[in-house]
Amino acid sequence: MPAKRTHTCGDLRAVDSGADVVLHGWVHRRRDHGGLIFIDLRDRYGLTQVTFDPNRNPHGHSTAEGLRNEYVVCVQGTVAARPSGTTNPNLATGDIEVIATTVTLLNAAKTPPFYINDDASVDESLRMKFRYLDLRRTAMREAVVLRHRVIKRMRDVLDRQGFLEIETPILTASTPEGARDFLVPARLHPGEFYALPQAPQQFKQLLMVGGMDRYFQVARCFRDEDTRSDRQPEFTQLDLEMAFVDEEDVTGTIEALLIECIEAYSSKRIMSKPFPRISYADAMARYGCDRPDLRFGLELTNLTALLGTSGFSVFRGAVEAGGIIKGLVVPGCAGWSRREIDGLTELARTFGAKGLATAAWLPEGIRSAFRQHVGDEVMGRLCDGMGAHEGDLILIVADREATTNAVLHRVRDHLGAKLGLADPEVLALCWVVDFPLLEHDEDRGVWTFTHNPFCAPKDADIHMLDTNPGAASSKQYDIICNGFEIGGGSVRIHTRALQERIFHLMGYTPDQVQALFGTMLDAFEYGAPPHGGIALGLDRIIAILCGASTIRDAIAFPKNQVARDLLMGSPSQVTDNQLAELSVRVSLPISRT
RNA sequence: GGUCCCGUGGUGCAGCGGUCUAGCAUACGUCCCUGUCAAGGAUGAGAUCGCGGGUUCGAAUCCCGUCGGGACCGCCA
Repeated sequence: MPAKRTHTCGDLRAVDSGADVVLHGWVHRRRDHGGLIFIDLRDRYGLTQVTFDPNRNPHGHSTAEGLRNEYVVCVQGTVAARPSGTTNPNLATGDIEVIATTVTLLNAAKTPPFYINDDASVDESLRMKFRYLDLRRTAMREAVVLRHRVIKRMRDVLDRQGFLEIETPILTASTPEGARDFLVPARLHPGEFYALPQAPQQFKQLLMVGGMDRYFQVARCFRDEDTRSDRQPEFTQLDLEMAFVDEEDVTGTIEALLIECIEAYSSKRIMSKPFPRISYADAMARYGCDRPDLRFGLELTNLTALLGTSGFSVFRGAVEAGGIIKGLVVPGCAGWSRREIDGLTELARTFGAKGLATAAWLPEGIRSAFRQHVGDEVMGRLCDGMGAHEGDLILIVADREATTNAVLHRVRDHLGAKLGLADPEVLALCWVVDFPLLEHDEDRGVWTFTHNPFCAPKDADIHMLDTNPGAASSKQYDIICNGFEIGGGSVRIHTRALQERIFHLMGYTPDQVQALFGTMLDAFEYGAPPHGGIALGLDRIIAILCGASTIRDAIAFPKNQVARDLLMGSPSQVTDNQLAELSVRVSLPISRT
């Protein structure tokens, strides 16, 4: 048995000089001078230089000659201050080294398939396949540690405030609407299935009815939809619900929680505290989306009135078809090449625009394809109205309202990154509020919820449910950080009558409502307290805090873009016996020829 | 379901119709070297360019298909 570890590789300092220590770890790097050999020994706490001198310790030196990267060793030795001039200020332990007296090889290692002692980029599928090696690298280790610390702090903060952490089932019932469910066949009940929870929504509301008036959970959620760089089939939420509260109680709790966690564990600067509150309508008007990146301006201007009756058929046609015209000013970019403009136009097309109208304010005047159609007088008012100056580039989209907003939103985000306006060291957190409660589903001819069906309408708007449901606002709030939705919640409906009215608007029959939501509606009849809550996307929050471009870098064992786990090889086929036990028969789609 | 990008020694890149008998860096092997910390020096091995088909006198390079990976649209209460 090798000696017990006395210190980690991040512990030792000059004051420890003279101490006999035992370190365990991986060989991070070996520098062999023929005589002296230096080993940087690594564990998750840091690096410590171990020195092997052939004159003082011939046996240890010869062992060290055989060491290679990623070998696992136990080193016994004496801490010594490094000779002057040989300290390493880049290393926390750089003032000392361990003079080895005994080194024991605990395990050899094959040459790794990619660099572990280097931050160079590596093909992600290779990292996934060897995730246990990737986790040894600095970026993943720091993300995993940060994730632990943030979640730990969240638990502590909530515990201090009287919240109870309560687990809810992973095997539960399929719920309609929302995302596609992951299903689990129920062996004991052939032909029936559990569903994995998309969120613990109904459970947490039932906990409120059950008197657990402050609940939270670090909850795994499952949604069987296509992945994105910020979406995984399974992901983690900080799920939370409170009784006897209004919107301010929930948002205030979360705001304090986030500020504490960010300021404790991130060097990034929060742009403004308290977090600004922006109405949904305002966000759509100024940024074209309900999750604006507030780190930079480039705000949108509505040009429908100015250009809608102009002589330019593209503008007039869009407005006559019920659409809108909006634009934004790109400061100092009038000189952009045709190629750069084409790139933007291509981007706009990706999001459904037919084109992008541009006007470049050059020293010799305004160069624009539509200038002659709208006239110089309108052109002047356009520049004034948008606050443009000489040297600026104006971008305009005329289309259906949804398309115009979507396109300009993406163009704006693209420009924010391209022009370096989106400071990666800044966290622009904000709340988006005053969402519409319902939106009309054109295909099915019914109203559908914008957030979830349990979200309460604003008290003042309840009377509109019968007359003009689309105008009613809800008690929903989303929290946005740098253009990412990192959480959302609402004050809920807590009476059967109001909840039934909402379901009725959504086109459910009373029988359907009872079958799908009967449990919760019944519960509401037994003294349900007013309540509200929120869920934070922890993976996204961690990814933002560690500067990762995908949440996969914030998850120890993520799935790839087609929802495969390249490490464990899931999903995978199962045996006929397993299927038979579950009363499941596989019927593969007919493959294309 | 769709669009786009990528696929060259272990890793990261270059090459984009003949000069490629495929280049560079690093890793790896061997040797030298007592204060390095991305140690240094010498030397060696290692890829028929994801796969299949086509165009061409000639393909890593062009085209089509396919597989794998990624970004996005749809989807994601």
